[in-house]
Amino acid sequence: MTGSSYHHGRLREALVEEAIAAARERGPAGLGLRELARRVGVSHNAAYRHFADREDLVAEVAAHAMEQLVTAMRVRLGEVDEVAEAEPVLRARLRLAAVGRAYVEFALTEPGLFRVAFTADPEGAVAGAMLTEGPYLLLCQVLDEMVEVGFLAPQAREGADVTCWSLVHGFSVLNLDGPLAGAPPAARAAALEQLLLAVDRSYAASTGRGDTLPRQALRLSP
Amino acid sequence: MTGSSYHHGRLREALVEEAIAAARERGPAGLGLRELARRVGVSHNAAYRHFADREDLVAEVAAHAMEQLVTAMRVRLGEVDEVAEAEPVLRARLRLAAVGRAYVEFALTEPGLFRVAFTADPEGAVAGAMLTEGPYLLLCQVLDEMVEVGFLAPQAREGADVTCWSLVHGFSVLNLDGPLAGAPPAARAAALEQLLLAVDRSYAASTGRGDTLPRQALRLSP
DNA sequence: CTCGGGTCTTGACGGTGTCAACATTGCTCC
DNA sequence: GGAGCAATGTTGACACCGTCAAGACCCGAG
Repeated sequence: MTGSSYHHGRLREALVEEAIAAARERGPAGLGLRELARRVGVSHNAAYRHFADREDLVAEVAAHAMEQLVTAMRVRLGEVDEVAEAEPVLRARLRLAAVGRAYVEFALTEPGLFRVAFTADPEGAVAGAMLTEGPYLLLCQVLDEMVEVGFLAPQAREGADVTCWSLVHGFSVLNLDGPLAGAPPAARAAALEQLLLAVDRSYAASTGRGDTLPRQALRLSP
Repeated sequence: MTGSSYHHGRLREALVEEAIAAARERGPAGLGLRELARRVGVSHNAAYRHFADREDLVAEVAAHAMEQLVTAMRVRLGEVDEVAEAEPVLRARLRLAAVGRAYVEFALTEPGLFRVAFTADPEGAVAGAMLTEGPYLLLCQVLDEMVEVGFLAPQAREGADVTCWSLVHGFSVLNLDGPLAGAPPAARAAALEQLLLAVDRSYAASTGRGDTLPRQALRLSP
C-alpha cells in the first residue's frame, strides 16, 4: 500500500500532527500553511483539500490544545480528591486552587499551545466549546461545589467564574507575552501562590469565614 | 515652504500619527509599513529612514497607548479624590477599584491601542516602562496606600500587585479577543463589578474586616 | 558654487495566504 | 474487468508583506 507517492493518503492527520508540533515549538507563528506543507513533504496548497483556510487549521490545533488543557485540569482535580476525601469544604477549596494552578501550569509549560488556543477567532466553534465543555465548565462545577458545601455565598457565586478565569488567564498572559515575561520562576511561583490565597480569602469572607488556607495544602503540585 | 514634495519634512510625526489612527481602527494588524507609507502618501521603505524595523514602529505606538492608559487611570483616580476626601480607608478602597475599572475601561474603549500596547516585545523598553513608570507603578502606589491606612495586611501586600493586574488584564483580554468577546455589555459590567467587589472583599479579610464596599460607590464612573 | 549627508524612491528577494487550472489516483458502477 | 468520476495533490499565478541595496534628490555648510 501507498506505493504511489502522489496521494499521501493520510495528509490531514499528518498536517495536524505537524501543526501541533510546530505550535508547541513556535506558537501561532509556526502555523504557516506553506511551511507545514513543506515539513510534511507535500507541495504548498495541498492543505486546501482538507482545510478551508489557515484559520481552519489553527482552529483544529486550538481544539487540541483545549483538550490538553482540560485533561491537565482534570488530573490536578483528581490529585486533590486523593488527599482530602472526607472534608467537603477543604476539598472544594483545594479543588478551586487546583484548577487555577493547572491552568497557569499548562500555560507556562506549553506556551505555544496555550497561545494558539486563544488565537482562534472568538466567534468560532473553539471559543464556544471552551465555554460549554472546556475549562470554563470545569471551573463552574468547582464553584458550584463551593456553594453547595457552604463556603461560597450564593450572591458571590455570580460573576465568580469570570473573576477566577480572568485571574488565572491574566496571570498566564502577563507571564507569557506581557511585561512579566522575564520574571524568575521563583517569583512567579510565589506570586501564583499569593494569587490563589487571595481568591480563597475572598470567598471565605463571602460567608464570614476568617481562616486561611494552609499553605502546604497548595503545594501538592510540583 | 514645503514646495518640494520630495522631502516630506515631517515624515516621522506623520507616520506615527497615521500609525496611531490605524492602530485604533485595526489593532496591530493595521501597523504595516507599506500600508502606512501608502496612507501618508510616501513610497514604501521611506519609513526605514526613521524606524529600524516594524517592531520599532509598533513600540512607538505601544508607548503612546501606554501613556493614554495611565492618564485614563489618573483621571479616574482624581474623580475618587473629589468624592471621598476625609475617609482614608474608603478612599483607598475606591482608588483601587478606580484603577482597575479604568484599566478595563480603556481596554474595551480603545481595543486597538490596548492590543498594540501588549504586542510589543516583552524584552523591549516599552515593557520596562510599563513596570517602572506605567500602570503597574500606579497600581503599586494605590496598594501601598491601602497598607498605610491599615486596610490591606502587609503579608497580603506581597503579590497583590500582580494579582490585581492579572485580574483586570485577564478580564480585558478575555472580553476583547477571548471567548467572552461576544458577551453583552450589561453582563460585562456586572461581571466587572463582582470582580472589583471580590478583590475588595479579599483585602478587607486580610485585616479581619467584614464590611463590604457599598455598591453605588463603584458607580461613580459611567 | 560645490559637495556631502540626510532624505526619499525604485527595484529586487524571499516569504506569506489564496485562487484557478491541471495532473494523478482510487473507487464505484455498469 | 474496464470506464468514468470524484477526491486528492501539483503547478502557477497574484497580491500582499518586511527588508536590503542602489540610485535620485534636496538642503545647507564650507
